[in-house]
Parts: sequence; C-alpha cells; structure tokens
Amino acid sequence: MTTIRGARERARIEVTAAIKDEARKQLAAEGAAKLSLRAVARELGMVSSALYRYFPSRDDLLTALIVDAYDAVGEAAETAHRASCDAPAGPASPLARWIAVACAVREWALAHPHEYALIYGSPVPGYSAPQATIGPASRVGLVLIGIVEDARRTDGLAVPPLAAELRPEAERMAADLAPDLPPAVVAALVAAWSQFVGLISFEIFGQFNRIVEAREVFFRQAVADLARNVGVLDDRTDRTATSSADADAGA
Amino acid sequence: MTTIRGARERARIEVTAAIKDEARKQLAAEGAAKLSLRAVARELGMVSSALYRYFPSRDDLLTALIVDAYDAVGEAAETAHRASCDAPAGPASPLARWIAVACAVREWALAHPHEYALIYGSPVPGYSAPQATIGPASRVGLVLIGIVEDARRTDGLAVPPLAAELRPEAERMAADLAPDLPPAVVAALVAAWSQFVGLISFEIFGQFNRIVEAREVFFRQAVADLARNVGVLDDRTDRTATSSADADAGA
DNA sequence: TCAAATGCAAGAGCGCTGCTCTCGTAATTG
DNA sequence: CAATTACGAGAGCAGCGCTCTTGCATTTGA
Repeated sequence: MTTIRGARERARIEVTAAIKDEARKQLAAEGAAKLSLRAVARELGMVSSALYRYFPSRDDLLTALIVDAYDAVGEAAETAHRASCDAPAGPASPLARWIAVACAVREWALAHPHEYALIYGSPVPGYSAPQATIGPASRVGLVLIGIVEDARRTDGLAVPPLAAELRPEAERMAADLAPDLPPAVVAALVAAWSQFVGLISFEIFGQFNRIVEAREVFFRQAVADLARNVGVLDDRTDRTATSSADADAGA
Repeated sequence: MTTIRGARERARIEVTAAIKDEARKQLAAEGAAKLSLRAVARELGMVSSALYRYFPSRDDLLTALIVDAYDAVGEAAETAHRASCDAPAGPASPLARWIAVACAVREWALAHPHEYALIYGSPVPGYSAPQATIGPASRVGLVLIGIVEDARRTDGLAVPPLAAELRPEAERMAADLAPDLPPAVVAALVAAWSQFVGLISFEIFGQFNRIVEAREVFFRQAVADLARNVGVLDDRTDRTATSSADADAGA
C-alpha cells in the first residue's frame, strides 16, 4: 500500500512534501489569508499550473495543512503525556499529566500560531471539515480521555452531578467516546476540552492583550480548575494558602 | 460633533451605512474570505474606486464590521441582562442572569456565525486589534462583571482559592477591571469568559459535529458550571438528583 | 454673487490571484 | 518497442485590491 513502486512515485512524494513545507513557511510568515499557490510555486522554481498536479485547488492544500496541524498538535500532546508517565521519579499524578498535556498544546500553539488558527480559528475553506480530518482531530481528546480513565481507575472518584435534561445526551456521548467513563464525566470532559481551547485561543488571538500579562501561570491555574471539574483532583492538596476552602465553597 | 452640517455629509453617512450593510450581507452569505470590495460596489451600483472614498482599504471595512459586531453582541448581552432584571416576577437570581446573558451571546453567534467568526475567530486583517475595537469588545465582559458584583453584594460568598504565583497578576487584573471584586474572583472570571467563548466557538466552528447533539442543554449545563467557578451559585440548589454531591466531591 | 477650493464618481490601468486548457516531453506499462 | 500515462511549461481568463487621472457638483469664502 505504502510501498514506493518507481522513481516517479518517489518524486511525487518528495514534491508533495516540498509544496507543503513551502506552504507552511508562507503560512507562518503571512497567515492563511495570504498563502498563494503562485508564490509557493515561484519559490519552488516551478510554474503555478504544475502545482495543480499535486493539489487540485488551494483549499485542498489548506486541508492538507489542517490535517498535518491536527497531527502535529496531537503528537505534541502524546509526547508530553508519555514524558510525564515515563518520568524518572515514576509516573506523575493524573493532575500533573493533565497539566503537562495542556501546556504542551499551548506551547505548540504559541510556536505555530497560524497553524493553530487553521484548526481552531474560523474555518477558512468551505464549512464542514472533510472526513479526513476527524481522525487526527481527536488525538488530543483521546489523550485527555486516557488521563481521566487512569485517574478514575487508580482512585475511584465521585461523579459530578448531572442535570436530568442532559442525561440522555451524556449517555450517548459516553457510548461514543468513552464507554468506561460515567456519562457525567464524559460530558464534563467535552466541555472542559472546548473551554481549554478557549483559553488558548484568547491568548493566541490577542483577546488577552492588556488584560492578562502572566499568561503561563494564569493558564496553569485555569487548566487545573478545569481538571477539577472533570474529577481529576490534586491528591497532594498543596494548592497553597486557602486550600482548605477548596472543596467546601458550595456549602 | 455629531450634528449633520449639509446634504453632503448626510449623503456620506447614508452611503457609508449602505456599504456596511451590503458588506454584512456578503459576509453572511460567503464569509469574510470572499468579501470583496468590487462586489460590494457592483451591488450598490457604483464603481469600485468610488468605494475608497469611504473606506481606505478592505481591511478598514472589515475593521468597521468588527466594531459593529462587537457592539451587536454587547447589545444582545445587555438587553438579555436588562430583561432578566426587569422580569415581572422581580429580578432573577445571579445564576439565572448569568445563564441568560450566556445564552443571548450564544444565540447571537448562531444567528450571525460569520460576524462571530470575525471577532472571536482567527484575526483576519493584520494582527493587533485597532484601538477602536477595545471599547465595544469589553461590553459583554462588563455585563458579566456586573452580575458577579451583584451576586457578591447580595449574598457575600466565599472567595475561591488563589495560588500564590497568581496573586500579583490577579491583583493587577482586579485593579484594572473590577476593583470591588476579590482578585481571585476576577482571575476566575476572566478565565470563565474565555472558556465560555470556547464553548460557543466549538459549536459555531463545527468542532462539536458528531460529538455533541443537544447543544442547548449542553451549553446551559457548562455555563452554569462556569458560574460556580466564579462564585455565582444556584441559591435554590435544585440541581436535580445528585445535587447533594455538589460540594463534597473533593472531601 | 462669483471664483476658488473641495468632495466625489467614473474610468483606465497595474500587478496580483486561482484556475483551465493545450502542447510537447519523459517515464511507465504491456 | 509501442501505447499509455504523468508531468512541466506556457498562454490565457476572470476576478481581486488598489492607484491615478479626469470631469462634474457642491461647498466655501471674499
């Protein structure tokens, strides 16, 4: 399937990669709006029409970049998760792993803002994401699900409350995404994931300008609170100072 | 200042408004990427160069639309808030007002997805938002701050825990945004606002496709949880079924 | 009131874009 | 070796943002 049959296919793969690389370079430099097929072709020393042998349209090129971006951020999340599991001092706590993954995604976004905008900003090409994107798009989500499953397996935690109107939907989501998790947790997890991306988007897209300065600590705190919402708790409860008020705010 | 001096200025105002209206129409139909000055001019029966008398560039037109969009969503939030305060059965609870404002913003976004993308999606024109946008951009935030202030004034609630590393930043934010609120609450509020936009963005930008079906109930639940994070509680505690587990999940 | 100054629409034009079509050549296949 | 296929090059079309010049209408000030 993936074997290379001749020099021709080898060349095709290389040229395709070169086009994507050059496109990524222009994307990083100027943003998706200014990415032009002609400029990519020019930089590669080919004529613009030749490029259409590899990508049938500009939107198809963008879609390929979107898939790659999903894969890159998923890769970053999985690497960070593995690193926090294989630490020399033994596997980290679920909360620490949750935060490590979140920070890895944020750092990838800060390093590749335009690619981040491609996947979590306004959809550029048409409207509905092509089928090819849904696999790579869920990689980060799977990592987060794994962390929560682990956390619940080691120390069996209480399930958060679940409103009656949301129960059928939560059960459907749980069946689709994580049958081993309580529906209430799955619903909270999906919400947390979107909220987590909201935090990053506000920072990347400049919404925190003149509002939040210490972005890193702010993000870590917010992400830790998000973890609490899905039942991933700090087992050492060293939340500083007022940590005693941590759980009884609703009493 | 805003008085109209002659027929010329009156005409200028009308033409400017007509351009923005037509641009908004094309924005709604095709998205920001396909909005073209020439098409707007064509539809208005003028030649494209004439349009540059009113907006010096395409980006300036987009900026004007952005400001208008910020104002529109702020207006929607303020209207919803006023409505929930002036209800016949007396002013609603802080939580109910919080949810009402959140739902109003969400519904505005659903009704104007491309305008929403303009302000909370990837920034299209340059990179930093012009000075003119920061006023309108903060209208929704001010409404939320007001609700939290009210909630704390009527029933003095506990302040959430605040990590030591975040304290100076939280105090700076509180001084800038809401000096009457505890710094920990202000920090939580800013985070909640970004997370809240994250929820809406995921829905608008299609990230919930095949994941979340019952968007409305899901959103209400998530937004209510967000409110809890900033100390706005459901005073009737009728959260259904497992509501007794609401506060002691960390014990 | 009349001339000077200003505001504005129209048109032509520049360089760029995405995309299509044709044509000659080189690699692949049977 | 012949037929097929894949590919690069070039010309060309329609559309874009934007600039410049020209001529007319309105406003302004002496």
